[in-house]
Amino acid sequence: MKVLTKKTDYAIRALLMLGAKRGSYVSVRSIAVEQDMPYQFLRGVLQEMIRHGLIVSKEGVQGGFMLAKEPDEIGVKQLIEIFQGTVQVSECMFRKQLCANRSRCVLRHEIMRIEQVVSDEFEQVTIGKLLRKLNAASNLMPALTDGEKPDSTILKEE
Amino acid sequence: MKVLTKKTDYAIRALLMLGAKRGSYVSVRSIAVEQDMPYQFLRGVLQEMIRHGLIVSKEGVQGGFMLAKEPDEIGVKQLIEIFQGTVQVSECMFRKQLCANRSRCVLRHEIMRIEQVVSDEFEQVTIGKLLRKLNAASNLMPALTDGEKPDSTILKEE
DNA sequence: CTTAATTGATATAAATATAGTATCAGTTAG
DNA sequence: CTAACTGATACTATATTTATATCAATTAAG
Ligand code: FES
Ligand code: FES
Repeated sequence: MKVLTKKTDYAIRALLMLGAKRGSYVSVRSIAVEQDMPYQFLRGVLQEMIRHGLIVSKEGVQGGFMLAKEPDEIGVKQLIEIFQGTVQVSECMFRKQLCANRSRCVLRHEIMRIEQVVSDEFEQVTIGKLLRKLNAASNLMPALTDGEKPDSTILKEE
Repeated sequence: MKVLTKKTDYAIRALLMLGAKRGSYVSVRSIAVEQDMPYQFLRGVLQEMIRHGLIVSKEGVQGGFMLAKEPDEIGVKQLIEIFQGTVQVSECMFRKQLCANRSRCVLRHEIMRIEQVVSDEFEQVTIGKLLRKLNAASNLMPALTDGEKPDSTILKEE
């Protein structure tokens, strides 16, 4: 069971890079290269985030993307919703005769409770939070802060 | 974002029926008809549960399936794992240069924490628990307890 | 004022996962 | 013997995810 799809995964990572380089425009190409993500695919992801007002862009040479909100205002929950749709544990499980009285259905109740827990959990995780954790351990994540490229041997290149 | 697939959904509902009729063998056909699930597909789901020791079967006329464990011992988490694979929020997000030191990676840490929360949440929900809730509200779920068949017109037969 | 580096927009294809169907052989109660 | 069952497995269809490809518009820099 995979909770985050590539789009969400890429979105988070791209946002972390934008967060690490706040104030300047960062090109898709540079993100794609540094994080080893497919260029065109990533572009689509970023454009989607523009539509949702998470980032802004500037066209042309020296153009790129920049955060449009505070990192703490961007939660993973929102990203999941953008790229994977609303968190829903299941549709109505007993959609036939059993669901005559949906609003009081106990199964539905249990399901919605879990949905809430999962949802809350993801909401707490913001780009800001992740950035702070990264900074606190920046020695482990060099590529987000400078251009160093250690250990490129594990890589499968595209 | 859909957390439960059809297989898991069907599995839960089938187990609830087996739980409601404990002690006797219940045929796939009767479950499929009563719950409006595709017959052959459901068979596959039940066979998978046999392989995992959740239920037992008896062949031939009057055959069918029966729970092999206490309802409280069957958690939705296990069902998810059987039909959708282990709960994993994401693979290693930064599989390139950033992950030189995986064991201490803060992102990975955060990810695994959420995995645990989600996982725990589903583990708590057992077939037994759901059954008790159903019994407490059995008036809302007639088909699980008796043979009533209201509203059979919506059915698409195979 | 041309060029190369960029984003905007959109169409399409490839890969994978999910959902559903079909069939044949073996078992068993009646 | 037969009809109601499961065991096993191969197959098809649909949906979703992932990735690529193009062309137009914008802009900094020489
Ligand atoms: S699961 Fe549909 S109302 Fe109960
Ligand atoms: S996400 Fe891979 S080790 Fe950090």
